[in-house]
Amino acid sequence: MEESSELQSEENKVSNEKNKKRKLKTPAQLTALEKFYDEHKYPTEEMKVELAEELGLTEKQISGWFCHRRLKDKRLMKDEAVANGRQDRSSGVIQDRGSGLGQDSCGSSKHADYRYLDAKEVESHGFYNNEISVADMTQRRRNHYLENVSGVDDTSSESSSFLQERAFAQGQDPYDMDPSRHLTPNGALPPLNPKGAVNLGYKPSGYLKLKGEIEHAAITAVKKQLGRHYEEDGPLLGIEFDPPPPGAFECQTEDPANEPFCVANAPVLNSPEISAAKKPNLSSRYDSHYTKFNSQDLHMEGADFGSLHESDFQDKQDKKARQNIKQRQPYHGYNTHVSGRNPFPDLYEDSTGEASGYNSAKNHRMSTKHGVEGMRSDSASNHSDHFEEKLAIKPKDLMLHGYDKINPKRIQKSGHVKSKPSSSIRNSRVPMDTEERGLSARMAKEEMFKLDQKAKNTYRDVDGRLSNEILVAKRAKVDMLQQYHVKPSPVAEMEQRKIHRSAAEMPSSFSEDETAETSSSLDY
DNA sequence: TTGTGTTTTATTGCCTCC
DNA sequence: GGAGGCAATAAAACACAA
Repeated sequence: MEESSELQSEENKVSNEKNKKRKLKTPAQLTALEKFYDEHKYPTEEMKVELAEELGLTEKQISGWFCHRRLKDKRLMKDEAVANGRQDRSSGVIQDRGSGLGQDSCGSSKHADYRYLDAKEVESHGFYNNEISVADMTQRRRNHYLENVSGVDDTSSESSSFLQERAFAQGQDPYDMDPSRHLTPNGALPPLNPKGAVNLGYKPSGYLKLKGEIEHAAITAVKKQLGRHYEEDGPLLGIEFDPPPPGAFECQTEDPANEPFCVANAPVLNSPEISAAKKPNLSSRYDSHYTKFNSQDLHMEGADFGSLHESDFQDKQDKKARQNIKQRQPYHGYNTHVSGRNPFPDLYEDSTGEASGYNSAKNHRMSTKHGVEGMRSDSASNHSDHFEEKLAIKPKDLMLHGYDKINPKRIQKSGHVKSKPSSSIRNSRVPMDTEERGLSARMAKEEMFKLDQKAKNTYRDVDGRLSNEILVAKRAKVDMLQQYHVKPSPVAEMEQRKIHRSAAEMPSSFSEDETAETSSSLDY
């Protein structure tokens, strides 16, 4: 009705829109992009094409978006690093600046870039289990910084990403993460990241080759931070593990075959819940919009996606949503944290927690601009508590809860340690420290390629039920979408996925590793 | 409502790697 | 030389305060 006429008029506008110099990505697109970005900082061309098709964008746009996204991260990280460096450098926790490779000592921006980007790669791949988006990391970094500002010790309150972050925060300028000083070329040891195996869609080239190195750089930095507290073969940080949540290693999906979103969209699916949990920081302008959509406008989403290509309707929706955002802006608090840790509809759709799930751009700003007041160190526990409250409501999401309710202070114990990184890191560290120079970059690449192929073949199925189901599910999804003339939208998928996923995929944070572990074990 | 600052998008040029 | 990436830049879109 309204929609159809609107859509028609939009088609007219579409052509006009095309003439516009720039067109904002729709929330759906941004969501998908961010999600994808969480998984793949450097998507392959195929990924880009696929993503472009799904989002109704051009590959060029995708590439450009990723490029700018990386720049954005970089910029943010740089700012944070500078700020933190200023803050903490005086503390002298780590003074590893002797090489003179500081950002001002090297005219080559590329060097700094490598260090920098690699640091990010560390986030997404090196510490995969805690795969925390840069956006989220940025957020957390802010919080972290704010915590530092507030003078509260953030001891062990961060995940591994945080550890790295911490390295930066406590005086180690990310730009000083010079691999040559910390590590070995062998860092490229591929399968470090089982998920990386899945994510290996990208071919490490150029600075990506240094990824592994930087991973180790980060590890080294963390080690330095931890000092004697670091135990190579024991639980990280000498902290006891939390018992895994019930069914943590079980597929929560009763019928995996009917769980299209377990497999339908690997790139997105690849995103661990934690990475998914970064949503709040994604496209800050739309955060709340997403929430609203998720909770109320799902049907509109469908229409939205139907006209995903060059749709003004979306723009209208966006504007509406933005207006809604404005109207709802007054709400803020720990939402950044909460929704940041769980972007799923479980929260959004929680009638009691719409506000919780709601995370507006303004909130984001609040957390950044006024974070000192609003995001004190206790916010960590607060947000997790808050989170637990919500989580407790839904037993089905035990997995999610079991994982996400992790108190930031526990992240090391459960989230990080429990999962693969610990072993992976350790494993990786073995060659790093002992045979670190034994594996050539080429070998690493080959290994990565193998894993990539493997991952592509298996398409990240959790317990061995592989591509058939995946394909079937994907086909079914596509068919259904076609049936309704709705273009497959990553976000639409997300919506559904969220529904199924809270229980089924949360374990994927574990199972991802498991999966990858399985595949990697199969590989080797 | 308007001015200002910020963010996002698009473009271009350069660099590195294959 | 082509591909992919980053940096710089411009401009549109947006947020926010006065």
